[in-house]
Amino acid sequence: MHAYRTHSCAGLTSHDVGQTVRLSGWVHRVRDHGGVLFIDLRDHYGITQLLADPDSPAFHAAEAVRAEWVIRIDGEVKRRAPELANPKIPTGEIEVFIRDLEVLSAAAELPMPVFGDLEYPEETRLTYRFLDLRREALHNNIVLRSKVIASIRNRMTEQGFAEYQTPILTASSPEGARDFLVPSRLHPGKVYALPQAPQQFKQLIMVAGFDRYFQIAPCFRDEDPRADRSPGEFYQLDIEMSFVTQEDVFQAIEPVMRGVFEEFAPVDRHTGAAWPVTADFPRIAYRDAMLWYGSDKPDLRNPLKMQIVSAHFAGSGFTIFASLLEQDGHEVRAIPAPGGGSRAFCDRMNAFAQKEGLPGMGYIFWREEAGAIVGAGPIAKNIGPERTEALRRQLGLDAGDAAFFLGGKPSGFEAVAGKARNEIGHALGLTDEKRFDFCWIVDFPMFERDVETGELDFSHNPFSMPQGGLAALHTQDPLTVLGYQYDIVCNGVELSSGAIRNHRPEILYKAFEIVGKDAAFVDSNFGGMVSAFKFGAPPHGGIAPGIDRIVMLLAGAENIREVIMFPMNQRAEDLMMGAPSAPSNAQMRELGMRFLPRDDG
RNA sequence: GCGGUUGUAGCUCAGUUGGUUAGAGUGCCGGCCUGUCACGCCGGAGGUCGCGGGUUCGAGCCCCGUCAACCGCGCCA
Repeated sequence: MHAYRTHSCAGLTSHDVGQTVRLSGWVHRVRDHGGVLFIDLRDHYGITQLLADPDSPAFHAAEAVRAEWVIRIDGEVKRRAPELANPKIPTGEIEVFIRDLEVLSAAAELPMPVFGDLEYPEETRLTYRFLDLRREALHNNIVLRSKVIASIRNRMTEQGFAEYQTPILTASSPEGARDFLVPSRLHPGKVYALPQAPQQFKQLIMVAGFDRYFQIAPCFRDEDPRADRSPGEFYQLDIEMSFVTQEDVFQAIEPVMRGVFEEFAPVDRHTGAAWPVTADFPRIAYRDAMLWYGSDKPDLRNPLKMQIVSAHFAGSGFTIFASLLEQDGHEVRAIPAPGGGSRAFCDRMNAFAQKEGLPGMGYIFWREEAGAIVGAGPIAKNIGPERTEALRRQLGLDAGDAAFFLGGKPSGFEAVAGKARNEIGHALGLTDEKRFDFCWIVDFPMFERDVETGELDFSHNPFSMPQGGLAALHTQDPLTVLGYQYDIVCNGVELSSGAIRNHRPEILYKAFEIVGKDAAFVDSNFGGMVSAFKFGAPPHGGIAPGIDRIVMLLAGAENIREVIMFPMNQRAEDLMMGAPSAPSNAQMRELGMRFLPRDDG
């Protein structure tokens, strides 16, 4: 017999009744009735109920065990009487009568119980991560993550991609974040950087002729975290392809993403159906996304679309908007709210806008009066029934519906409008939560003007190919130049950006020139890649969806720590391992380093 | 760096208008219990109310400061 087990704690069924078996695992729960006691024994695979009574030579040993002790037992599989079966667990038809029990490892009083599904503070959970990981919800998330990654690898390989590793100790890559630096012992005074992404390497892999690359790639960025952004490190499904257009990239990635999401979609407990996944990912221009959804990562589960309604307010009796519209570049946009046609709801949304820092959000709501549909509220009163009716017709609304209005420079209210759209969708039950709605956001502008300095800068990745190529950079107003740059978005979560790369040195130099960086700057910062482009670079492009965010969506997790085995806390500390920590004097001497007091201003 | 929320028993939390000895559940320790599966019953131990200062006859509660955790902004694909 095996030293520890003949079966797992999920492995026994009524077919095994009468067998003598050996099990090992953690004591999940003890129920001691004096003359008979039950132990729920747990391992990675499941839970089996053990029992002992005074007839068992192991009875006294069984009375002594406590939660989370690790034990090995030998015993006999017994069928439970039908009225004693537990339908909640797969092994609920049997139990194991303990004949021998060995304590493999005792456990002290727990700082955090494993049994039960209470919420515990992050600090406790992170300090005792190994206990938290024993708990069912987190354990399942991590298993899901493993399966998702395995599935992605298979799907990528099936699509003709091959996985290649890129260096971890490297030089800074052309992303915009702060680098983690690693001092070099062999080169005192010099440092390596951990990759923010394998960006330059994957492009070099294309120049080297490998055609289709992917990697489950660790990425490092020294920036402050968010609930959906891990401090310091995270994983991307890094992808790059040669001889492709933007559409080719979409065609390659869509089946992988759709396939993974369909494979691991949660199942609706009421209907028994898996959450549906977008069949064909819509392509939405950046400008349209901002207009319709107030965001470049729209949640398309929400059907609401905003519209421009300036014409109805120009010269109207609603003087706030009428005078706004006399200024250049100002607009009035409407968020339709089907079913939101009550004073209470409109006031609530107005309060929401004020909480978000706007002076307020005007509204009209429509109701039926004497067989006619009549607009109500202060705006309707000011602009009169004709304009109110024209608005209703444009927005396709009816009695019982409402619309909210925001005016000014779109850049000033778009973000709040987007939040209000989300809020309205949820509050009115218009957003169907139980699905995965994907889209591509395309046609991002190459350049933007910095609001503070007034200078031009890249709005996204500087290594994207401008639409129209070199000619566009020479002839167009830079602010009108679009890039072959795209995002993939699911349920309002930006999973990734990607781009067709700028593989032509002369276009690259020109793009940098527009933001005031000369050729010497390009050569000294991105020399490895640019010089490679001078020796025959294929047109190429790619994308890098975040693994952690994919798993978050599939697991329904609100926080990225729920899908990472050993995450750091919000201050980028590992409470369990005690990282970061002070280096020893010997280490510092070897590196020729000394810490100076930091001037934090 | 800034803003918000939180901090009371090992753990999860309650604690009234500032008023006697700070409570509950759970866990832990002891006792009872032969069919539980969140077992049940009886008893016990367990507290620097995050920390420091202040106001007050009196502070878990009010004020000031500070520390920590989380969430958000800045930052960041």
